[in-house]
Amino acid sequence: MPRRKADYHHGDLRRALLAAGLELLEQEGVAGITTRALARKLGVSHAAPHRHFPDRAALLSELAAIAFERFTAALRTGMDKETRPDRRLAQMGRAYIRFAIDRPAHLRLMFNQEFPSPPPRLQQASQAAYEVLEEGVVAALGPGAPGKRVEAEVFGSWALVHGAAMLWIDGSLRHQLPPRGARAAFLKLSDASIERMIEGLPKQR
Amino acid sequence: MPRRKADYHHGDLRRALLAAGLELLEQEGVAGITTRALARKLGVSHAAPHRHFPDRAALLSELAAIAFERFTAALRTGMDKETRPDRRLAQMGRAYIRFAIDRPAHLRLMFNQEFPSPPPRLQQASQAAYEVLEEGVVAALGPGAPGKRVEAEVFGSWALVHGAAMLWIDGSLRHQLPPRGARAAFLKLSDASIERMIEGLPKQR
DNA sequence: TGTACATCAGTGAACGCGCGTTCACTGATGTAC
DNA sequence: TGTACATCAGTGAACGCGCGTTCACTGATGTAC
Repeated sequence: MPRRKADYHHGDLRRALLAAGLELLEQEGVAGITTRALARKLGVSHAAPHRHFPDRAALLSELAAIAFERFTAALRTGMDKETRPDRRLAQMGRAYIRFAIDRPAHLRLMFNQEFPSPPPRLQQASQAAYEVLEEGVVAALGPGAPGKRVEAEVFGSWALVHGAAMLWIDGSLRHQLPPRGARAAFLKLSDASIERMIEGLPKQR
Repeated sequence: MPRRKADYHHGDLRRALLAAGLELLEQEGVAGITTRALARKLGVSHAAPHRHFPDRAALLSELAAIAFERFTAALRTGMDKETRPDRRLAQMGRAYIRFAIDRPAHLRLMFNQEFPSPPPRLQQASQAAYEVLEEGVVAALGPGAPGKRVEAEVFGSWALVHGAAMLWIDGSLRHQLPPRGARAAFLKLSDASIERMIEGLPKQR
């Protein structure tokens, strides 16, 4: 039987750290993720995490990569509810918004963090998310669309859903939405904006 | 002559703290604004700031309020370059983007910060910014527009410019823009998106 | 005009906090013979 | 199969860091008489 590192002491501390980190992320925010807090949460000495991550930044960027991977998966799952390219793009936008509502701190970690030189996995994960978005717009525009047009539409749709998501996460809409049913009102507004955006695309049959 | 508190020792430490805070904000980011750092910057003991602000949160929220006031002024200045309501709205959007480029940390402090119970000045300042945006959209839509329509258009245009601004600030466009002239390319894309948004509004003469 | 007093902005020492990181160590597990 | 050894995940004490905050104080300024 091949030797499995996972079987040494804790079992699989590295994996446990990442899982606990993603939980703690949504509970306490990015700043709440400290190597010591994670060690406490897992009942392990506070120096133990350093066996698996050289420093806190390495841990955070690994978490960000996983967050991006979850995000990309959510976008794909959303898209796959439909078959027509323009409807697929709309569903991707809806999935973007819903991910932001469900996992706000994930989005914050992904976008709002400074990673001076992101490790390959993070760079790849964020690039993959972008490519899903881009492919969705390209498909909705159809094969004839010129590159400049594609670029502009990718930018515009990304900015729209990202802005809506961020305004929600940051609570900036707090005073503009009804206190009861804020979430529902927000979803309605977002969905309507997405539909308007889709309508603005050139028709292609 | 009326007694002026400003003339005691430092001169006007409260005002100086706010001014230094806004400078430090753009140099070091929100996390860099500590009472001790500000005291060092002003050549004053590290306990001195507490004479003017009960705690760090009070200082930060005051800075956020000033940031919002600058932001509102920038939006107004942008708008006032034009007279036609739809052009005024476009200029406001452009001003939003340019403010984000010029003072990214201001925007981060304004939107990205948690103020559990914002003091009146901050609440008023952020509300004022929103009202400028809302008025701009209302004017561009014309007097006949129903409330629901107005609400949807305010949301959509805010989300669009805010999203573009945030993507830029967070560096998320780094890999999608040319390394040379990224700023110019970003402005071009933003401006085009704003024009598309304006074109989507119902015509009114 | 001069003096005694009150005010209060700024001082500097001190406290406790949680953090990241290092280090020699321990002991459980896997491996070689 | 059994024993000696190597590996290395996790330990726990320790270090230094900057931070916010408190406190009795000092001394410059303004005010009252």
